[in-house]
Amino acid sequence: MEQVARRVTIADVAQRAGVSKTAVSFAFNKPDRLNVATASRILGIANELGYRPDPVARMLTQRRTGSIGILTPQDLSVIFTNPFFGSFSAGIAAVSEEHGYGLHFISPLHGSLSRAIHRATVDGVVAIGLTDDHPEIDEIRRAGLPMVLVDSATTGTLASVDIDDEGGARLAAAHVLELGHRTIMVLAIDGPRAAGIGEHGVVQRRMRGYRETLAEAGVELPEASIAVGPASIDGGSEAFDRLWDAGQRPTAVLAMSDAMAIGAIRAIHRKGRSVPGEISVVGFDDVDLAASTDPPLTTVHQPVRGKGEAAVRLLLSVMEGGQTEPVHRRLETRLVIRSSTGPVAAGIREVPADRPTSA
Amino acid sequence: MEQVARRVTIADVAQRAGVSKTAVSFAFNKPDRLNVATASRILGIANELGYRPDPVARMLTQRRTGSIGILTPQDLSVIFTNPFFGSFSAGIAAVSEEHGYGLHFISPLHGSLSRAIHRATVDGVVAIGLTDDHPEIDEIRRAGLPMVLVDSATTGTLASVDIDDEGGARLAAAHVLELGHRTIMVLAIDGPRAAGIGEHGVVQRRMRGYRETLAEAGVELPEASIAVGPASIDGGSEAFDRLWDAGQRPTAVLAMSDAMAIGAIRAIHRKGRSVPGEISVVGFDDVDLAASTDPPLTTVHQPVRGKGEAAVRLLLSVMEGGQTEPVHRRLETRLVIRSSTGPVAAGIREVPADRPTSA
DNA sequence: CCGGTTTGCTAAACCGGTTTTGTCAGCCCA
DNA sequence: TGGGCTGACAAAACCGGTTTAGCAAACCGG
Repeated sequence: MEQVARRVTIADVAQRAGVSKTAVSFAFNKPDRLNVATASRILGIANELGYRPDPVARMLTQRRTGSIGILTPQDLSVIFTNPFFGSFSAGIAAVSEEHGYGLHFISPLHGSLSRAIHRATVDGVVAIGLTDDHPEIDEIRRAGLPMVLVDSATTGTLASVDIDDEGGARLAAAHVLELGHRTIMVLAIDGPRAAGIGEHGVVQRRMRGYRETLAEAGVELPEASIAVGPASIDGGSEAFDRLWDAGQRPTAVLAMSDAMAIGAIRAIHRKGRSVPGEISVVGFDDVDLAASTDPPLTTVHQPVRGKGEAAVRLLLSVMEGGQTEPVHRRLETRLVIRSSTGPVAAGIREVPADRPTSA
Repeated sequence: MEQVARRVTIADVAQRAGVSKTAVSFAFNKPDRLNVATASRILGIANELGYRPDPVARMLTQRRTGSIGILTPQDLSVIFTNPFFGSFSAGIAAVSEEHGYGLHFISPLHGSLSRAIHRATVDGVVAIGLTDDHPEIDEIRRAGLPMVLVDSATTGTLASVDIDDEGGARLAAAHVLELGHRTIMVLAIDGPRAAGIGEHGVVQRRMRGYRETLAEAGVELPEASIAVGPASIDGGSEAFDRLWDAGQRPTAVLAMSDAMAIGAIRAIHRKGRSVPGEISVVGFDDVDLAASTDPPLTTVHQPVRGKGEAAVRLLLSVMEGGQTEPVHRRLETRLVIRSSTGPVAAGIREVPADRPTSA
């Protein structure tokens, strides 16, 4: 075994075969431009030497990397624990793979998203959960990198894929309303930046859906009954506990993600309460496992995987330069009623919305 | 807006600033080697022109990509639907991000893993579920790429991280045995290649654990009561259904992944049977959601996230050249008993193991 | 047998950076 | 006053490929 084992380069092969670098390159990429005997001799020697063209050098000359980036404003270590992201990634992966692209995840590098973006070697990016007012979006745009926005605030100039967040939230709120609930808690998703995700994000749209639907039924949603946390099981538990410990006693909780809903259910169980007997819970996303939770989760369905697929398809089309007007796709949501919601318990029904019950 | 907007290069900046490329490069990387006034003037112009060093060119000269690869022998679109993978990736991401590395997923490109490997621009790779006899391992080794194997057959020459698969499986089997079960079904994970995953993979180790523990109790595990399928919810459902439709009537099923276990529970419920009343189910992995399923899943816990973290730490150490003997780490497993398992129903207890019950 | 085309291959330029080496002016000190 | 240093920058080589331009020999029709 050699000690340092310097990578064998195209020049090594060329020299060993007694030909030029060009010939070696041709042997690999345009074999028809070479005498068939020469070509196979070169290939033989290359193989014998264990030569593999350096992908980086290749990228440089061809001006394409063969991979697409998934951009998230949050650390991957938190994002990956959300089952939603699994399905979404699966959708992205499915059509990327089909078209021969690899997947590169781009997340804040030591806190800086823009640093991460500039280090990333991708042909295009799908950005998830980035609001349009994020400064990094401009950086990408200036870098001329094809991009599509998912779940963000589509103010227009970039292609985007979204779902009907507000409509979905309305369905969720209407559902608990119909079951007689009047004391309602909302578990909102923590934005990438602690305070203020901007006015147009997913969170805002869903919140508006909840709030307006409740308002139309004369039910107020005081700030004190809204908690914010990361979109994970623990995040949901903690958010619920925070509100509970502050004296909130809702009969229904509307969670902005299934993970949070599941966390809330766990927290509720730990308090010795039952779902949906004492407290109803509705989620958002309808992840694969939502049908198998205890109890099976009533939730707003969105085509998570389809969203990933649509995003990549869109991205590919802008990468291929059909540089027409930016396309905006909006996918539908619907309510899936399972067993985590039920009618208000009789004794609680008449409690006014603004006074927490004490049992 | 410019039409073609050619990328602005270091030469453009140099020319515009009336300096050499070297100066521009220094301004970015070694500012102390320049007169402070010159440096800031260059930076100013660079910024004004919207110049960003091309990461690919940078990679080429520095011989490092700044990202690590996750190699899977299966398509990402299937891998990502396994909640196990989410936690595992989160672990990988956590320590990668901490050390400033990006994440690149490498999966079979149009069916060829080795093609994918050669296109990948990474400084090192953690390979999950690759058995040591996989030919691509040799390719990587020959390419001189640092690598650590996770959940594979560690025959030795590469660093590896594994768990005590056999021990975990023994715990699962012993548990159902103790509950009185004698008619047992196994749901095994489908390997990357349809037939024959080699003799040493995860599947084999777990199978051995099941089989030997049962054998020690005098219980046989006929081939007819083993089904193989992808490690997903649907995969579990289908595998169970296949066996059921073939007349198998187990009182307990041992699944090699939580996803499959959940799928099996779904299938069982669809047949109108109860878990654990009529059939007990034990999973493997203990994913985040296992505590929240209906019913909460009895399963073999493994430190999924910790496995990812350990893998990257190991990888970093071999990347940094501490080229000592390959390290092999083995993480522990333990049984977590929740509510998907229970004692055999009275009427069934005496049925011999090799004759399927009929109700 | 001659001009034009094709075949098979090479030299050199290029991709966009980094790094090594070199140049030149100013300064210090004997 | 001149030799050695140092500071500030430039020129050129280099990373490892691809691609363009070109050249010599073989071929080819008339």
